[in-house]
Amino acid sequence: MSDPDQRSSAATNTSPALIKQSLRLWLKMLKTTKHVEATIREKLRIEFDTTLPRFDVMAALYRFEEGLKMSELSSALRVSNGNVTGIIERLVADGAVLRVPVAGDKRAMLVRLTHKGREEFSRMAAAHELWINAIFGCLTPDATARLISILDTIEHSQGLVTGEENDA
Amino acid sequence: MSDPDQRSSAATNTSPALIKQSLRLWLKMLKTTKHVEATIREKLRIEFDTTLPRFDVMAALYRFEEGLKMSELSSALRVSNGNVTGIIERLVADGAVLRVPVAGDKRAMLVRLTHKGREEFSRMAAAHELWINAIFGCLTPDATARLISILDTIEHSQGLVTGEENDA
DNA sequence: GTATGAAATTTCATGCTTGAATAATTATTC
DNA sequence: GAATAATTATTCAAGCATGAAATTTCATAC
Repeated sequence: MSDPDQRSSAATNTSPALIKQSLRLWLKMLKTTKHVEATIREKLRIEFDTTLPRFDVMAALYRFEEGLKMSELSSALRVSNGNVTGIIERLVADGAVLRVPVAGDKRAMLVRLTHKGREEFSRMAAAHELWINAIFGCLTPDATARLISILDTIEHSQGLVTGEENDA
Repeated sequence: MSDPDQRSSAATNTSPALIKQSLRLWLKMLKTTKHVEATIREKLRIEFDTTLPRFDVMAALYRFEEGLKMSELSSALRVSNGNVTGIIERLVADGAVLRVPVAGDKRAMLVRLTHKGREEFSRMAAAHELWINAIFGCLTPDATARLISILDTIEHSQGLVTGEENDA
């Protein structure tokens, strides 16, 4: 508990001016994030002929070398079940991902990167780091840390409680 | 030039630790933004049976009472031309939007909210403000202002130059 | 062992989003 | 004023994303 800038209670401001400021912040946040995201998408498309969803799936599978079940994957990425099915289908078709049945459970499927998939992602991740650094490197370590801290506060705001929260 | 926390040059950090920190910030930013966005989407769906893209389009049209051309709309929302066509089609079908030809230019179409559309959006906007405030109200005005400032720095970072930049 | 419910995945309908191609109109240049 | 270029909007194919329904398999209770 050492955040002098952030209220510990979930008190809701009601002053019109503060509400407008919150709205302004949200629009700014959305704009900036989408701007960065669009840049990354474009670079992935131009330089690697791939998409952000594919990149995200591969990143998760890269991390879990032993593979993930479809349901684990969708909950790790916080997307719907049916969504992952389609993305994996295309990755399998491209030889980047392998599906293996789970011993002892005929329902489940284990999904993992192929050797080709791992190598591809490795190259993409390296480039990705550079892109991100080119964008966020303009901030001082201090500003970066503070931003992370504020974002954390927002994320745990009472306005965002949904029931299930889990970090990988 | 009064941002002691933000570098004025576009120097790119190359230290591995700083790169990792930038990456961490980006992932956090993405996660928080998507979390908020998902909350808004769900509320729009449950309480107003509508979607965020529709809300965004209506917000733009609400602001420009006299109406907007399709191209103005898509550039205001920073989405593709073809995208807006589909959303407007559905809004017209629902009686929330009206299309009127532009005098003197047979190519262009002026799009504006109907009376029903204005009233609908008015109610949604009021609720939207409350939702946003419930989420971001946990920040002090100072933290909010600083966050906006840092986001601004990111947005104008050299890593994000795309060619055309324009604010409404 | 059979019924019942839970879990894992896929399928489906709908809508969003993009970039590219097309079509129609307007503006410019020779 | 005819050829050329630019603007405006739609159409199209592909992929992403959701929530709901359907399917298969597993676990539990009886």
